[in-house]
Amino acid sequence: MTMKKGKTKKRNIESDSRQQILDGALKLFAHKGYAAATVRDIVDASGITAPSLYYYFGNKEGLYMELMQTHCARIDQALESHMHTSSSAKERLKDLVDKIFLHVANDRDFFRLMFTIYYGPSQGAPYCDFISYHAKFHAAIKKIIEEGIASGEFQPGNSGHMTWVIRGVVQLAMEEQIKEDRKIIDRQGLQKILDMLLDRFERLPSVNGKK
Amino acid sequence: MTMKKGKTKKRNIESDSRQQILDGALKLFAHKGYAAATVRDIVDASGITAPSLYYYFGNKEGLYMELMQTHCARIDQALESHMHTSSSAKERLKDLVDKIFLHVANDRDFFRLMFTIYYGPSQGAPYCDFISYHAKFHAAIKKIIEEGIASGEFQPGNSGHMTWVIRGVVQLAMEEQIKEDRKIIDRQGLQKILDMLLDRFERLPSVNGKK
DNA sequence: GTCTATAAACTGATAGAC
DNA sequence: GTCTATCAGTTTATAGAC
Repeated sequence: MTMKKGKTKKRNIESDSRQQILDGALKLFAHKGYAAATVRDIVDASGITAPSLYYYFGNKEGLYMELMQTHCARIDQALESHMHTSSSAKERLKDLVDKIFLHVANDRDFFRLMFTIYYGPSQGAPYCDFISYHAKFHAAIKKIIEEGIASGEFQPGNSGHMTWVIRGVVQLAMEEQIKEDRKIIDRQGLQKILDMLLDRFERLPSVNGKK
Repeated sequence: MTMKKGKTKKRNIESDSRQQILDGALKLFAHKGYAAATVRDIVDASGITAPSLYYYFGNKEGLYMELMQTHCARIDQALESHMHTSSSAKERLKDLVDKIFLHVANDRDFFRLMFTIYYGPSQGAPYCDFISYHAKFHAAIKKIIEEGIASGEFQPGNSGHMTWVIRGVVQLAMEEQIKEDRKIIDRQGLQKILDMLLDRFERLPSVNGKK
């Protein structure tokens, strides 16, 4: 309250206590779960004490909500700013998927947390709406597929079903990426699988294909 | 200890307290998470008191582990006892997937819990090895695909990639099935998507296909 | 086996000094 | 802003009567 954004006195440079709490909390929420990650855990991991956490975020829920809002905004950004090139539907699909996958790989802890709360138990965490992001991603894929069908690039067919197939592959790749132990499938692997799959969707297979 | 399996005296028939605890616990673990579902929650939902829970299961972890072991054994059973018919690879794949999907749909709470602990935070729950089930399912799919390629039913190609695609669709269908709100994709829907997908894998498309 | 009563540890949260 | 000290409520778990 007294000073606004001057240099910190004692803390080692550039690392706001605030940010340290956010970092430690995300890691712990993602690996132990919202309920199992206690404020004690968080403040110990962040190298500060409980009152600082409550000073910045009000309570545990406030801390959680701020984490969600920050990272959700980044998803929005990534989903908005895709596709400027006017290449083939196949390339646009691969580009979109790659962008999202990279995003997940670079923010694994958040997506781990998001996925488990979206698909699983609430863990006592305050409600946070994730449906729109899944819907946006689904819609973006479907749109490209329908454009590909309209242009003759893809065989005619049920675009909804095709969308589910694409989303399925991506979902599985994301979830394997999110797991802490072994990442069975990586960025290139996912692209190769998409190549194979989209080749099967193309109009005249194995004529100009490179396979 | 005194009597072994005689009729219960006071409890309403056929509902062992033990089983009621298991039922209530699974529901709560699946919807609130292991850590957030307290012993109090469980005993309240089961209509018994805490000491009975500890009498039967030792502690919260023991209760959880027994739940896991029981339901995991059922997965084993389902995975072992598939495929007796010697029909086409496509039909065998659809049959396997249908069997598993039905299994998930009939034991939603358990799979909800299993999936989120496998892919997400531990929630403070004792470790339970789920990898083998995922591996078995993956291997079973891959085996059928390779047989289909060998017999000429499927186009030659990377069986590993094809397996990932199948698993992706199934994974997404399962997870949507597990969510409590809207089940977007059902049993028939999954089968239709598999039809579309496997048609694309077949050797000569659109000749004898039923579209 | 099932209960009442209660212990012992933990959890989210705050008061108040600096 | 950050700390020490601490509280009130909760959570896991048990002792002991019936």
